[in-house]
Amino acid sequence: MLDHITVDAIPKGDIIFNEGDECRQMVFILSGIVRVYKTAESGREITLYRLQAGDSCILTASCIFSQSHFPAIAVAEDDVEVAVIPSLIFQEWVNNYEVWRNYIFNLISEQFSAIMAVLEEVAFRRMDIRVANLLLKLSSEKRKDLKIKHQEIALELGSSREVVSRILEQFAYENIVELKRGTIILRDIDKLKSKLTQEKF
Amino acid sequence: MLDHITVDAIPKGDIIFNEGDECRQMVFILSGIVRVYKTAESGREITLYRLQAGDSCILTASCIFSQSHFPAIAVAEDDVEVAVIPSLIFQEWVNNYEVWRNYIFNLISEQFSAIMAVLEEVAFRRMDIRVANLLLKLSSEKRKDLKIKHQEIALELGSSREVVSRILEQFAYENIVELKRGTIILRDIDKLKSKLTQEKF
DNA sequence: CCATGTATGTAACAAAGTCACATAACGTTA
DNA sequence: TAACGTTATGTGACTTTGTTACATACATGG
Repeated sequence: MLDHITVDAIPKGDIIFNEGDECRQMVFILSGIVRVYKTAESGREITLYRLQAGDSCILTASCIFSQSHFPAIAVAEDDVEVAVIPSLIFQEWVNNYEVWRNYIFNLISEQFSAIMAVLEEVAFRRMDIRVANLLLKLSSEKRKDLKIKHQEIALELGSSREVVSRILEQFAYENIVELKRGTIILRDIDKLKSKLTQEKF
Repeated sequence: MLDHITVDAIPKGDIIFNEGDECRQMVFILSGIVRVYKTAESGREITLYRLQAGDSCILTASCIFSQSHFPAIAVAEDDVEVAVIPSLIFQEWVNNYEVWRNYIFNLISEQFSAIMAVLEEVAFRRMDIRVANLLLKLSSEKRKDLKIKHQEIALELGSSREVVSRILEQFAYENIVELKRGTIILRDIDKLKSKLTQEKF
């Protein structure tokens, strides 16, 4: 089996798959983070999901099995190490080994539900709630100061920088956060959490 | 094989799978149309895709393979006939027969790309363009009068009735359509098509 | 300390979503 | 066919989101 596997190092920022690519090979993440996202001509972007060690991109698999084109962009967010398998070999393995099938089917449903969650958010949720939600996801017990730019939040959520700035400004006014250049300090996590369940205003 | 298959008739309007359902069985459409969509608490809805004869819902399959819950609603848009297969049998077949696997993988990538297209639209496209697009999809060579309500368009696209009415009113003002109660008559298909490529206004 | 890039702020406007109704078309029954 | 209730569509005021075109403030290397 190992004969067919190549290990490859991808530097931070490199594009692994681009919109419209044919997928000649299946890629498994060994280390690092890969962000899979969609872009608009306007320059807006929206993140679909992230892949990490042990993951593999189901869009690639789907693209291999149906000989269609990759419908998004996958970029190395850190330096990334991947195991690469030619698509024919991969297809053979999936055909012959149940372990592989289970692995793939699990990935499918995980990433499917991630995309569904994004879709639901974009279609139905208000932007301030989505920003609040993202800030909470990024926060941890220890670190309350998030090193992130307004622009990055906008690209994550499929919105624009001005909108995100406006919302953060409002959060700052409500003493929920404190804004510094390149940093958002969370001052009142509970108030931030309460945003999530707000029906209206 | 046929021992395990049951044929079932589902009357128009019945819900086949509901949000959160466990999927104990795989369902194959024999006739009729099934609409798969998401809802918000606000009452807004958005259609993900439709299934017809020969199709099967990949959300169901994904839900079976990962023992998760059905993340949308599937409703019979007409009277629908389905073949029903218990999920364990289905899993066994997919495991043992390559034909089944190919069938499933093809469904996966088709429906994946359908959902991706919806996501892209919702995230990035303007509403008037999406309405124009829908009208064009619904039109055919012969019939230029579409029997559809503004509300139905809104539920299709994940918007609200007022927004759709406003846009249609604008289209009517531009002599692209003529509006009757329950009907939209397409008067200028070319002008409608030109909307699709409009950058701004 | 200055220059330059880059992150953020601002203001005005357009597009989209919400709310609370008003009106108008249709079908049914009297 | 007149009156009625039902349902589709219209309206206006207001909020939220996205866009454009800037202005300002901060940070860093020279």
